[in-house]
Amino acid sequence: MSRRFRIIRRVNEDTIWAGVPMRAPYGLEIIENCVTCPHREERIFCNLSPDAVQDLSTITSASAYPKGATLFMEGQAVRGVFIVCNGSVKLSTSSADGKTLIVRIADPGEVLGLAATVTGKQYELTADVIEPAQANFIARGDFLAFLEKYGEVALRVAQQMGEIYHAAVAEMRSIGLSHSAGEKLARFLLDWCAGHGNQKEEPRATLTMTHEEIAQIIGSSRETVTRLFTDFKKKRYLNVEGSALIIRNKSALEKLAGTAV
Amino acid sequence: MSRRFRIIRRVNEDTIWAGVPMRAPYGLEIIENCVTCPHREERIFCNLSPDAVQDLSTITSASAYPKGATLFMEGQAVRGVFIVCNGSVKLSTSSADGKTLIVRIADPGEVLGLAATVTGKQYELTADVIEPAQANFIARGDFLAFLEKYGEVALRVAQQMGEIYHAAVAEMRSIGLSHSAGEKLARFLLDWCAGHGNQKEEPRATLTMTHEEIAQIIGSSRETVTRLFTDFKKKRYLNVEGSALIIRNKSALEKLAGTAV
DNA sequence: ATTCCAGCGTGACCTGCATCACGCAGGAAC
DNA sequence: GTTCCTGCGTGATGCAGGTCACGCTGGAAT
Repeated sequence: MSRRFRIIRRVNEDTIWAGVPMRAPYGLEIIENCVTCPHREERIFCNLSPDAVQDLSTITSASAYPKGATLFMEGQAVRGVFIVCNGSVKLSTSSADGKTLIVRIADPGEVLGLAATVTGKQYELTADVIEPAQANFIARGDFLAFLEKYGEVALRVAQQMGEIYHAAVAEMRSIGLSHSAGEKLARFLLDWCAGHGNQKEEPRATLTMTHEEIAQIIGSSRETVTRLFTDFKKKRYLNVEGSALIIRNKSALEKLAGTAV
Repeated sequence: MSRRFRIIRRVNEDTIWAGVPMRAPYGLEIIENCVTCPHREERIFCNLSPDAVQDLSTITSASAYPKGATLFMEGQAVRGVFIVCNGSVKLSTSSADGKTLIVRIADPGEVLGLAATVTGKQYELTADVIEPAQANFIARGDFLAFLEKYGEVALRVAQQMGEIYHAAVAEMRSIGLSHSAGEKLARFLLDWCAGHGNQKEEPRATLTMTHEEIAQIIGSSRETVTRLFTDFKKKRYLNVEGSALIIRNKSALEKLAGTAV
């Protein structure tokens, strides 16, 4: 089991993996190509005309990445886009002194490195795999040629970038306009349950992140997140059972988040 | 001079102007249409194939807006895009309690409302004119049809959205990762001079914003900005002469901003 | 001249949260 | 078993900066 990956560089004590690592199965559903992908219909970028999908499959190269792998790093010269087939990928940026801000968590169907690829700049974020993922890589040149050939795709790209921008603005609002860390945490938890769990009276979702990561998302410190969690539990706003998060008093959290009417 | 504009709504004591107000000159260079626009070559969206520009001119409607006018508001149903020909427009978002965060200042050549228009969501920001501006409006339906017809334009749109996203990420970094207000102000001033002034040893630029607005950009309070300015002046980092800002110790500011090597 | 108001300058106060500093538990490696 | 190491819980401390409060100034309106 040793030396499965080639370690190309060490930064900040974290291991960075080569761009195109192994293709070994990781106990996850393997998607051979986009034509036969079972999720094709429901995903914004996979659901294209048959011609386009066929063409697409000739320029993509699929790979599987283990937890902890890095697809690309902030500041690297752009190589191309990664289409996430499954798993989940964390997109973050960090300052010189090691502080990290997680911008968003990408779910299956999203295209990473889009902004950098179309503008030709460096990657503006770092993409780390947090749940074992499969992703299709498309080199910048191929991708741009593909866009030129299929105008419909360029429109899709613009749409997806619109979504991403929308999310970014929401994030800025949350970080920039809130008064307290509690407000931000409440908002984050509600958002998370809205996107990753059921929507009953008492929303429930699995939360695999560490307190540290949550802190990096809401722009706070690990200790503060821990304290807030115990506080919320004490006030019976929520329960944590293993990795399951149950919101027991949604309206109280909404009031804290400033979302309530 | 009264009743030049139709007041359609009052929000937060500010006057909101109708979407397509008067066409009176405001002492600024009037741009009749994109075909004859003197800046056509240098601007990302104006510089298209002759056919496209011709088509474009049939669906755009030009208007001039006075200082204080609002092109669109956060949460409004999307109507279409505004191409800024000259002047400058402030894009902001605000919370329920009145706090405002200025996301960016749009300069001539930029297309506003792009993300909302391609995704079909609501406008995610509010656009206020801060320097008398001319802008071309294109209704959403026309714009999307135009994009479908000219694949090249869709690519341009994607590119511009890439730029905007890039800027948004930079803004998030600045707000989310910095430790002090001084750090953010220093970064803002350096950025501003880089984009709006000469680049000599002692960068100099005109800064027309109030302390309040700067506070809203860097996510701080008016008093803090004032205090920091006096502090910076005292330390001889900069000078303010009227609306002119002169940076006298660039490296000190860079060190503060964490930009220095 | 007078009024008005937006924008700036400054002092006083006080609180939220970052930071440091530990201890503890559970899993992995050997 | 022992040794690590990661992630969580919690106390003590300090201070940056938000907030309130007030005064001053210069320009616009009348």
